[in-house]
Amino acid sequence: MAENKHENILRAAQKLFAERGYDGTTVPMIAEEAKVGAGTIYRYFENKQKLVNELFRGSVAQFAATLRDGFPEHKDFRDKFRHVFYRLVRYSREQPEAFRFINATVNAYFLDEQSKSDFEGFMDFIERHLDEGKEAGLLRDLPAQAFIAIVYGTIFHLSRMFEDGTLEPADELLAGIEKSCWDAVSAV
Amino acid sequence: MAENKHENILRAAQKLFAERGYDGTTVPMIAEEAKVGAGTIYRYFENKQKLVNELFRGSVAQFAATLRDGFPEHKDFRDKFRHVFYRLVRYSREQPEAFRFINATVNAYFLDEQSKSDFEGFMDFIERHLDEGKEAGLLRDLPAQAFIAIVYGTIFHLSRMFEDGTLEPADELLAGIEKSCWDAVSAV
Amino acid sequence: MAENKHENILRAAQKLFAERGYDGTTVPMIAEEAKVGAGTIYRYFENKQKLVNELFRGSVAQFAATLRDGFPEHKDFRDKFRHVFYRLVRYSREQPEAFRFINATVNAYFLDEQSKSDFEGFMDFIERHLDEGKEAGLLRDLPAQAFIAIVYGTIFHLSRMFEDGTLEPADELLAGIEKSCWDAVSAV
Amino acid sequence: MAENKHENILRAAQKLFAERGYDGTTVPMIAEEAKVGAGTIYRYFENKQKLVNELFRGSVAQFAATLRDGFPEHKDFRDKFRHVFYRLVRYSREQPEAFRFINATVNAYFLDEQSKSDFEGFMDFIERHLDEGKEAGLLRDLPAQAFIAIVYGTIFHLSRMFEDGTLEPADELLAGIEKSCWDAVSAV
DNA sequence: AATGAATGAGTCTTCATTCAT
DNA sequence: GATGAATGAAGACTCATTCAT
Repeated sequence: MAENKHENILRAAQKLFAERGYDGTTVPMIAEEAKVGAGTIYRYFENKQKLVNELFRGSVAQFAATLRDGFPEHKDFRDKFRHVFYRLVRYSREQPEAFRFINATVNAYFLDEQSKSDFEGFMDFIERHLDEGKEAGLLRDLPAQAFIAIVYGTIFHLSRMFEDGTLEPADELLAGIEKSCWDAVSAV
Repeated sequence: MAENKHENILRAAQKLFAERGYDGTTVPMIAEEAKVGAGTIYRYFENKQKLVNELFRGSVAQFAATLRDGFPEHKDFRDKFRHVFYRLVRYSREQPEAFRFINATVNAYFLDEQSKSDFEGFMDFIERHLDEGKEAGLLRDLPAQAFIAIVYGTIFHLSRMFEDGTLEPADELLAGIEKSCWDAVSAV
Repeated sequence: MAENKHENILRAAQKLFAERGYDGTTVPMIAEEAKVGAGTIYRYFENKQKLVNELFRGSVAQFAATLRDGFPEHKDFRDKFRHVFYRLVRYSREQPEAFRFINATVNAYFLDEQSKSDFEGFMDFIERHLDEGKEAGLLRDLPAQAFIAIVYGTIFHLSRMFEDGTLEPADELLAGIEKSCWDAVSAV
Repeated sequence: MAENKHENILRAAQKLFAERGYDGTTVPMIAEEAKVGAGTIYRYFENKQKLVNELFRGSVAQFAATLRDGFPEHKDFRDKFRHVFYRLVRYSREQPEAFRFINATVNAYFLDEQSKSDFEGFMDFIERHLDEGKEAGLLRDLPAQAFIAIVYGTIFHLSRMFEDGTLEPADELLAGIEKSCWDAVSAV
């Protein structure tokens, strides 16, 4: 049983941070969830804050990879938009705890500079993609940030609903919402 | 200066909870921010959890009142939508800490049943309003929850950007986003 | 009962540090000895290291005061020597824990700069006094440090013996040892 | 390199105990200093306390051997005194860590009975030697313990000064101090 | 009513010791 | 024999809560 304790600890922490927040989660809670001794956590992470930052950066990197993977670089903008939308949704559904954790943690006081700049880099990717569409005259005359608010904000809220069962994810529903988002941002 | 300590404590707690979260905020921090003794807080609130719940319900009630106030009951649906959109935005801008606090707290493990059901009641108000529009055939064939995700999610993200200065709130911008949201939900 | 907790904590800490050393003494031990809650210690001292340093400086100051008090400024050197000798002995006997604590702590890794320089200042007082005797040709041609080793070293060891009962302090004995020390340092 | 790990561990422990004290030194610190795995220490010593006691007894034995070695059994008392004095100084200078460790540990709470009695036996050797001089009428009318305080105390303090550079050891200086000590104890 | 000193349960973190490799 | 990863008991320190003033 080649257990990867480092990984187990991160997973356990992610779950608990998503559920209870950073300060509401104790190290022994993480240890129990990860099925390791409390002291073991300190073999892998200098302290709780380093742990949460490493977890954050890892989650953001994974998130970014999900978006970039299979990006239709040479298709038209409509396809790119659809790709990003569905990948965001996919990540929020496949890694609901990671997604929730990232969003709850973005502005947290315990994030270090590295973590903050990693996340900004990720957001820049989305922003650049939207700017491209704007330059092509396909999007409305609004700042890229506004598009992010619409698309990312929508998906963020959607994922909450999927998680607590308020809404059932279904292909048709997602297609409808994707269409809504596109209509919200595309030039008339 | 007949200060209202009860009110001061709630305001101080809201500010700190919005900044650092519930568990990251200590009772002495709240006391200092409210300029009262730590013991005084326990004259007004049974304990920290009762305090956060009372604060949550008060914030939600105020939020709901903001939406209901001046609601154009007898105008057409487009006006009602516009009213809700702008009131949401207004609340998020006038009470950014309350708005941030509510959103960060909605699914928190320390909320009691009363608080959860109060918030649901509030969401129901928005949902009923949207259902009305759906029945009138003005909205797309999507569940009301999807519309909430789009409108509320967008505004939530927007308010984050306004708060951290990523985006400047301007009438024109808000009008554009309101239009986007309407286009996202209205039947084609 | 106007308890002085600050004082009680220092006294308790001194006793335990003298018996078990700094690292061998736990904060709860100090709390129990001082009959206060463990948390109370942190109302009075920032942390354990600040506590030990404050205690050290206080002990050194008291020690220095004992020496300086009644110093026969205008008598001859032999009287001054006798005064210092007896005051060193008196302090070591009246405050055996303080004396032992000071000597065990002088070179400790946890002493801060302030504490170190305070102790040096104290030693300088003794050194200056000895230099005076040397200049007057009353002492042998040895560095003042050597005299300190002889006098202070002797008294330090003596106090250990008084403490553990190996030797009974008696006026006659002390007079004999004082004579020995004088003979050890005085010019022939 | 058939290293003697047992020896290496003791040496490492001695160095660290001398610098930081028993409780301020961790087993992993010793392991690192001794260049062995932490677990290896437990192959050679039952636990940390057994280790420190074994080290103490070894150091005392070595110290005693240094004194006894070359003892001028058949010379006169003055020569014997000189021998003991110089051997004490030599040991303190050649094994400063051992010397410091012994002196810091003599009254420690973690010493077991065996260690305490070993040390007493060592002190008895010095005491007997002094008693002999007393019976011969060469020493003052003071208890042997007082002589020990003077001689041992002086050398102990001296070694501290040599270690921290306050005083430079030089043959002339040592000769002067030996003379001082002899004058302090010898009958007038 | 208001305070803040006092408390001890509960945090994060360390470290003596064990044990699988 | 040797190692160092793993552990959990224990240490330093914090904080929600109480209570004498």
